[in-house]
Amino acid sequence: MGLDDRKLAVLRAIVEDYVATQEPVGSKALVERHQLGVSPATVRNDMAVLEEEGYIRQPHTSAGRVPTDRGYRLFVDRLSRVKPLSPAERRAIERFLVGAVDLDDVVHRTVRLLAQLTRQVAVVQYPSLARSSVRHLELVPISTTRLMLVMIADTGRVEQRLVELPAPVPADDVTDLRRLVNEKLCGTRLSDTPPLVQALVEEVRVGLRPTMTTLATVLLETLVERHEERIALAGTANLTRGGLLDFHGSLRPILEALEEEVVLLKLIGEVEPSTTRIRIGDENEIDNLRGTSVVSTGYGPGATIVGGLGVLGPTRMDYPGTIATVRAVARYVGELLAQN
Amino acid sequence: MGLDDRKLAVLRAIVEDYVATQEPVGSKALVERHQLGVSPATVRNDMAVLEEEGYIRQPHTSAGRVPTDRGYRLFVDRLSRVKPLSPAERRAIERFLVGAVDLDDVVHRTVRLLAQLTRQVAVVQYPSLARSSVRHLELVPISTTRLMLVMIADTGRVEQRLVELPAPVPADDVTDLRRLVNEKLCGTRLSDTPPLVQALVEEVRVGLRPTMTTLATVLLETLVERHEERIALAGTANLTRGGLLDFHGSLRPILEALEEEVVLLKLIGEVEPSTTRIRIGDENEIDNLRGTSVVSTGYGPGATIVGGLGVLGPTRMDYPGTIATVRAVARYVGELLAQN
DNA sequence: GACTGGCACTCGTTACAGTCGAGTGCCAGG
DNA sequence: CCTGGCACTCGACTGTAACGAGTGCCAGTC
Repeated sequence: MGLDDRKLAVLRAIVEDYVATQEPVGSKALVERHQLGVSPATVRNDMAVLEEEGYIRQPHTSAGRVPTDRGYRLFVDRLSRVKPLSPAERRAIERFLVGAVDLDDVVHRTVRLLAQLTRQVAVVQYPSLARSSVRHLELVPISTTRLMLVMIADTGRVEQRLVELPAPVPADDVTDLRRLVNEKLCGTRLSDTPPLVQALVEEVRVGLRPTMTTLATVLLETLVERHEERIALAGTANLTRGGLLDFHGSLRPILEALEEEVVLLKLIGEVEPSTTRIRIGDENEIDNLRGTSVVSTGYGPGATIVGGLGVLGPTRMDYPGTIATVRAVARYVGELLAQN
Repeated sequence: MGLDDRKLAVLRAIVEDYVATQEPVGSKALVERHQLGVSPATVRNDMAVLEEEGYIRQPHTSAGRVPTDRGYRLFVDRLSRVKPLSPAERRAIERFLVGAVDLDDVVHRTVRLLAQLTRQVAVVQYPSLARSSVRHLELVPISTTRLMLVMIADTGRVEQRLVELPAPVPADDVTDLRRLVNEKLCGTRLSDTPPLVQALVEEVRVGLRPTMTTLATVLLETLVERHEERIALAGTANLTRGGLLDFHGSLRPILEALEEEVVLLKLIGEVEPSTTRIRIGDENEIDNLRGTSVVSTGYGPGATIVGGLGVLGPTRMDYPGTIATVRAVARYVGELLAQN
């Protein structure tokens, strides 16, 4: 049951070699490449134990060992230090993110950067509306019965929505409405707005009630219910590295999963403060993605978190390096947001 | 040189069978499945001619024939009628597109619909800014030295951009600026704005010149230079149908190409009025995409075209069906836009 | 002159047998 | 508790043979 230090060292060596070579690793090769100070036979005994405990397995009888999901988990939790970033990576991050011109730009640059550095699939969530506050609401008359509602959040996100009014509304009334909604909603967290929006209808003179009601409906829909969350994705081509050896042959289910926003959100959206979440293989809740690992974390200005980002790759991935990169990118993005 | 009717019929039969079965088609199988009224031997002679002319080829000596890019081209140009849509498809299109709530929504629904109907990779360009007119410009003060510039185009597109001002600007001046830019720019085609924007600087009193200059720069950048064009993509999972038999083995180059906005734009952005453009295999200008075929067309309200959409798939695709679907979807989207 | 049936030939696919070697488990001895 | 040695397993690779789909060509027929 107890794994002594050497057995752990053996497991670490197996993980490292397997990640590097992508081939099952045997006892002989192990002692050659690592200074374990014991013979292959001893290593074999340790391996037998590790296998019994479920940390490694043999693809077939006469092959070397391969880490299991459980093995990776142990490796990540107890056997690896987070690698410091190389200066080159550090520079790449800085270079990539300066000159971003608006939120869209920041998100796009970030997701590409992440994909490039980790050589895996990268996912970045736009700052969550639920975690943002209203900075400004704008009502732009398009015609007498149509308004464009534009909402600007403190995180830089801008959402817009066309509103079909039940009756023509004169320009002055639009001005009034604009002042009212801004007065009541500016500065409030979006997650707190629903009751306030409901209340707005009462605040308005009777003639404007129907208009305000439609407006309120759209506000609620836009801000709370509908495509509330947005996601950017990059690096799907990286799935084809390792020539389909990872992902046992078919990219299909993975590509399918990556097309579902809901799935992506689930992957990186559920963030707790300052943790890096690592899901390995079967630990993933999404069936299509068992067989992959996901490293995700939250980002935001200062200590608050406004969204998540992360990468997805084969379970056989360089965890220490990936974790370091994901964290570093999240930190930089946070700083960038803080500047606005 | 001259291909008589029967040889054309043979070519058509080969294309149809190959598209359906994905296997090289032999002379015997051909006469069995199609009423050609001649014997396999005769068909073989015709095949020999077709091969000599470069319309079909043999993967290896003892295999059946497979159409070449040139063969598909002839098939598309002269041997196929555009299939009428099935009622089910027609219904699917209608059902999918009603209830779209804003432009983002329309584009996303469209791209998914196209991917689903054609079972291929779908690409939809947002209405091109260059082909849109300014409907409204909004300047929203964020702080004394920061404005949010929001542009609403007549096609429904909304672009925003943060503007860092060189000096604090009082609210009244913002109002003036807003009135001025709207007065001068509303209704103009975006492609015609650059000189007008330049001229704006002169229109303003000296104290506001620096502010107006920055604003003008940002306007030009946002409206003309930068991410002017946007693209939506869906259905990449469909690349894995046919188990990598299409795309001779590697999805890599294709996925890479699909991540480049520039490439996608090139694919579907170059639209002439009411043509459906079909690029087969080597006809593609993008190296990574030789080996695929692209069917694209323009869409827009009425007869004008504001953007392109299309699908990408294996050269071995159902051209008549795909063409019909792409056209139908483009038409529906155009109608939808016309309603706004 | 165009079509057809027949036939020899090609060549990829499949099946099978045999060899090789990496890697293991186990055991006896230090 | 570790080690060297040894028998064993089993996938990967190689070579051979049989199979069969499909062809090209030719002589014969309408």
